[in-house]
Amino acid sequence: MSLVATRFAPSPTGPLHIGGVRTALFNWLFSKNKKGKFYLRIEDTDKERSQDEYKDQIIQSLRWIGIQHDEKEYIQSKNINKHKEIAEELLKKSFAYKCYCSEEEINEQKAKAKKAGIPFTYNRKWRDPKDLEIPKNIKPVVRFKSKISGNSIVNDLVQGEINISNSTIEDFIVLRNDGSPTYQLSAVVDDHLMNISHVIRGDDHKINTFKQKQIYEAMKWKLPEFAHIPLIHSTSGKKLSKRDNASTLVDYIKIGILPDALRNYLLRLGWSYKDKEIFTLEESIQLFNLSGIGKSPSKLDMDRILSINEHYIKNIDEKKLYEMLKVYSEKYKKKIDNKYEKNLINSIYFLKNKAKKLEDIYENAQYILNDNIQISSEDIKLLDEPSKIILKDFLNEYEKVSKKNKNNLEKIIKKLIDKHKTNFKGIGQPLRIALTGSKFGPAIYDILLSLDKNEVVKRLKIIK
RNA sequence: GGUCCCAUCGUCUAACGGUUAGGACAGGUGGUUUUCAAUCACCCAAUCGGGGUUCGAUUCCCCGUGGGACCGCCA
Repeated sequence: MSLVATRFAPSPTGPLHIGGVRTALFNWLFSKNKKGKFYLRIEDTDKERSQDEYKDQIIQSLRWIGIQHDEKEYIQSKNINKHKEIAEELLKKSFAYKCYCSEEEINEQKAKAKKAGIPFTYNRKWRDPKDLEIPKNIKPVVRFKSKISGNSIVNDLVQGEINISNSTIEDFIVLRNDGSPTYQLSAVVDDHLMNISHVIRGDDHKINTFKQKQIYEAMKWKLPEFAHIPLIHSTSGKKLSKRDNASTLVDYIKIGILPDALRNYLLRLGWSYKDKEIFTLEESIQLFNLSGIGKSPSKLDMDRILSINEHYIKNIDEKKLYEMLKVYSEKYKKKIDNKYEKNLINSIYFLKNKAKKLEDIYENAQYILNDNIQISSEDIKLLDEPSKIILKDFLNEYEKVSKKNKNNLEKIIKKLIDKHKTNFKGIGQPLRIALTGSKFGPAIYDILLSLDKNEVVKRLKIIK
């Protein structure tokens, strides 16, 4: 069996789309499963819209989620001369022809077709130019001579057999009037040159396959296998658009989704393996296959993403989780001050239990990360006179404690419960408000142990 | 409009002719708990409609309905 090689071929015209991430993931998993290669090809032949910064961003994004491409990334624009050569060859072998229709002429035809309510297809005017005079002022485009009759079949590894009437494929352009190659040509030439064995891409490319197949056949090149994966839809069921605010990878990174969690979620979106929900990286490589991919589009579900993320937050190594939080905070929130680092590290074990995303940990840790805590006017009312007396008593006992540990703290609280004829809540509630500024939060002992002694004293003394 | 594709709980999906149609997320109820969570137990919830084929259809075929993709000198 020949080597499996897949590629991810985004155009660097914007931040990486979440659907693109999944396409990349599937390509990567498939090739790794087959012990093959995975390449990254930047399709930057649209000079107007392509930007270098996006190229770098794409590479970084893939790296973030754990996808590493083999070799150096291919830059499509660097291969343009080769694409042109192939176009010349197609021309020479009369698989293609020059079309001298002006843009105006084509637009006119389009308008006419629209008016008549029929679909526009180029009328193949220059396919047989024997009675036509070549206009001098028009630079021609090169069109591929598509098959006119019969049917074409593609055996798609996901979609199954797709049968299409050749008459519906127009004579598509392979070279623009400035001599530059179009996507249909460039993609085929590059895939061939890169020895791509499996083209795994979005459903939206399905019809292109029938154009591209004809180029392969004309050049007598070996056709790769095709697998068109269903698109991801927004919650509303429409194609995911940039306006959906959860359409690009960074949208997820900035709320604190973990790479493994997103990888796991994306893997299970449109693909399944029995009843299994959680896949380690190794498992996903081992178990991934094309036959597990469903045929219908799937909707993005933030609840599920959060739920998987929560799972990873709870199960990941705490040191790693802290490192991620640190990077996350600096990039999207506020850099964690060195002086709080130790207390934060020691608190991760309980902070992570209340979090679905890094953002939650960050927010719940605010009482550790700020010396000046704010108590809302609502909560300050809960600190009534009896509560304040309890707090004062607690402070007295607390200051006497030589060693800050749970055991000693328990003793104090028990003593106060007896003395004030109250329950744990009667002491815990005011303490929590005084120390964190909120009536919701971590367990009392956790809070007490997560702050330095002088800080606890300071916060309690403020309450008058 | 034309071409192509798709259709199981609200969502992601399992069941590749025989299951009380399973799991997960979300939702609900209760237990546990110093708050909020978390956690545990239980519950609710689906085969788009109509015809066939078959002893038997979620599964195969046809029609309808619904949804989607494509129809650029973008990729």
